Amino acid sequence: MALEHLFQGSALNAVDAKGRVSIPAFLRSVIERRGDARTIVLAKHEAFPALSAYDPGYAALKHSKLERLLEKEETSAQAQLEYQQRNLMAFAATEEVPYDSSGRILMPPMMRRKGEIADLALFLGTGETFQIWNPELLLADKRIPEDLKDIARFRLEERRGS
Amino acid sequence: MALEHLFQGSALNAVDAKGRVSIPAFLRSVIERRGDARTIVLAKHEAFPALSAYDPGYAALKHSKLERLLEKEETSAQAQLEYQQRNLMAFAATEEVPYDSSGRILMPPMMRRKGEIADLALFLGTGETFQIWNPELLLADKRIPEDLKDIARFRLEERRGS
DNA sequence: CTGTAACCCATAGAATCCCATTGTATCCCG
DNA sequence: CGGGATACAATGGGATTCTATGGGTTACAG
Repeated sequence: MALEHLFQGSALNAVDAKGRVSIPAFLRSVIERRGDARTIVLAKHEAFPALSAYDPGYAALKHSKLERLLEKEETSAQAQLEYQQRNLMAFAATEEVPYDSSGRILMPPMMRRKGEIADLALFLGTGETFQIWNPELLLADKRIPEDLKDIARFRLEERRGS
Repeated sequence: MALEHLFQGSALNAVDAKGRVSIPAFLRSVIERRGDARTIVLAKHEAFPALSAYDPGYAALKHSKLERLLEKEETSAQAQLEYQQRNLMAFAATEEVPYDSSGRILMPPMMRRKGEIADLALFLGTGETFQIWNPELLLADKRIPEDLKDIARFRLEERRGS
């Protein structure tokens, strides 16, 4: 898999009283260059206390990969079960949300809880996908490189300053 | 097989006194984008104590998938038998039900029994199809990943809370 | 008749759209 | 190169639409 357009950059946006968040324009432009959807898929990140996000086309790609894997394997009961489990996680545990003409999504309450997102959302491009963090949790995570935390701190100051 | 529109997300809806259930709008939109039917096909899930559901067009696809699976195996008596069994489940043991203008189906009594659906129906998108669970049975099933159970618990709380 | 299914209507709450504001980045032209 | 004009991004608030759900009424079959 070699995607042409990659997510990169960072931004810190507010979650308003209705639960709306603007998806940074530079991430939206990648989504719209990858396909013509104005939609993002949200999932709990597998390792971090954050959300993972991508365009719907990427989800389909992931899915067809799983399918091929299954057809290749022997169809043992064990393989079947693992397939079912992965499929459930990949689709039931994710939500697809459209963004409106002003580039905002309504953060689904479940995802907001899973990602522990409060009133600020830190967007981090990571190539094929991007992440959405509660900035405080990122700063508190020992696994995060200091240089990245500096970026988070900068975004926080930047916002306070204005 | 590469379906364009995939079922994803989760929702917990009530089964009312008449046996009616709303199919979540985000699942209906996939059905209607795949074809122009306002109908779903219900079947007992092959592995879980739940129902499997999809649009009528998908049934044909499922059939060819089974065929291919059979051709791949040597046609041992065992494989033949499994094929016959699955084919019966896939076609004889299904019901096609239309949903009305408000997006509700009347859950057929047999399916309700087969899926052990009580007064709450948990909808789980799984890509090509979606599943309908009694949430309590999902929580009790050892094969279901804990992260997915969290989602079921969240949906239950969400409903109680409001 | 009588129970059941299809249809119609009503409603509360949530999601979505629309418009307005503000700050910032970009452009353009002298 | 400077500085004003312009376009766009992020955000707030109100109005509108949609969703899920309950209840009633009619159509129909056994």
